[in-house]
Amino acid sequence: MNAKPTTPSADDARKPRSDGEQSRERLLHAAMRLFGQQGFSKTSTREIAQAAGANVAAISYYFGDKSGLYQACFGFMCTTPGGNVAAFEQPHFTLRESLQGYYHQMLAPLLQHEDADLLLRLFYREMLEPTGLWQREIENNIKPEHAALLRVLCRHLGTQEVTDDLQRLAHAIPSMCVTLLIARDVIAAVSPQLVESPAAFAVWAEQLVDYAEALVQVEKNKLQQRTA
Amino acid sequence: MNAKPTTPSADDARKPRSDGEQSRERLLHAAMRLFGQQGFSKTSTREIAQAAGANVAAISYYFGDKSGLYQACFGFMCTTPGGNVAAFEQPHFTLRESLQGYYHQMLAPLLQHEDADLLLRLFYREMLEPTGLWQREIENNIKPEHAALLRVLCRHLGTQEVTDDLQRLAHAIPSMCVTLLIARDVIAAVSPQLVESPAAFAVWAEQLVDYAEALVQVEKNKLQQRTA
DNA sequence: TTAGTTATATCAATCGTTTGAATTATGTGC
DNA sequence: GCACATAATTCAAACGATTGATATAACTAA
Repeated sequence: MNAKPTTPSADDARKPRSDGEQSRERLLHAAMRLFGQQGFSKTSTREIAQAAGANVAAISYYFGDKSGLYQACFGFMCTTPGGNVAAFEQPHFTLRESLQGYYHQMLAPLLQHEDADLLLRLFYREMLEPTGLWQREIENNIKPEHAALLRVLCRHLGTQEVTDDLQRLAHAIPSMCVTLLIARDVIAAVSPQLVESPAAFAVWAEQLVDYAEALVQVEKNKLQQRTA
Repeated sequence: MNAKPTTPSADDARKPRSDGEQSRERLLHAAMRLFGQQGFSKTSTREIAQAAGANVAAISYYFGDKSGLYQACFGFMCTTPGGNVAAFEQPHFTLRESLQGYYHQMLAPLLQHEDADLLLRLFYREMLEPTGLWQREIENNIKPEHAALLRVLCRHLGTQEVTDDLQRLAHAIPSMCVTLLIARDVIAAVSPQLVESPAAFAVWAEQLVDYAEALVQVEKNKLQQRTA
């Protein structure tokens, strides 16, 4: 009762039962789905337990409390902390290659997992209802990615000075992709064919690369105009 | 008990008490703030009443129930249903003028109201936790705006065929602005100076117009390349 | 009075969490 | 291989707190 084996792996001499992890994973998956579908507050612990085919008490047993289960869900998709940067920041990459890597890395979960949209909803919901996890995500992932993108842009723009214009560019580039993830419902309602198949997202990625290239070109022209 | 004057203004012959409307407005304002700050579920009717300096029963008296109060909040900012289109779709507008009008109209509430960010949070929260109001909002406002933007783009691109590429363009243009509204916290955490003052948003608008123009140019080039 | 408005008190329902016993798998001595 | 002890897990039930809603009565202005 006192022991809450959130990770019952190596701290005890006795081996945990094999069927325990199954309930844990079922709970995690069900919670991920329900939290993603209807949010944190509107999802009750009983609903999660029932969907997972487990008992309500199993939640506090494996995750401490409802909040702990939510954090476990949130941490489930934050698997690659800094590995994403490598997808687009390489010394030999052309600008286009970097942009391709950037968008592919952002859209990747959408093509892999089946419940990717739920994960993304869960992810971006944190933006509106910050529970602290989001601030940590900003520090650990978003800030490094932003800085890396800035470095890439500086290199191809031939400048070292990070102006506000450049900062805005580094925000505008992911923004086109972020909206594709967040406001997928809106796009689906207005233009269903644009988001209905995995192949459709590949087309998006390609077009966004064209767009991002154009945005960089705008700043390049600005810089040349200033030095002239 | 039977009479629920959700709008006790002009439908009754008897004049209402002068302090009645005050309670209604205080409730509406307090609810708007609290719903925006912490969402629907996490905000209790007692909390709203206390913040408004009113009584709990006044909520059911004026708005029927908590949901009615929420709908009243949501409808408070959807004041101009189709008037937004006129801000950017004018026959004599150049492309740049249309884009300027488009972004200004999107960023306008951010410069006017003091609680604009709360309204926006309330607005975009609906995106993640759809209660039906959002679907109506899509039908009434977003779809017409999207269609109008498509018409403007078609005119300046000299085409009549609405391709998927064009659809994506019409989504990418607002996306840069939407992220500025939704993910304001993220931008504030990474680059605070970009969102800390109202003047900063004016600079954003200008730069986004440049960017949107560049995106349109990309599609223009594509079209010319196809016809050639 | 009469209708509009507010305050008090309370309802049933649901919430997250905990309890303690029952159940099951695992390790150990034989 | 077998029986026992022990830890790991599951379960039904219940707890206290809070929720939205309302019935009722008191109060206020016309």
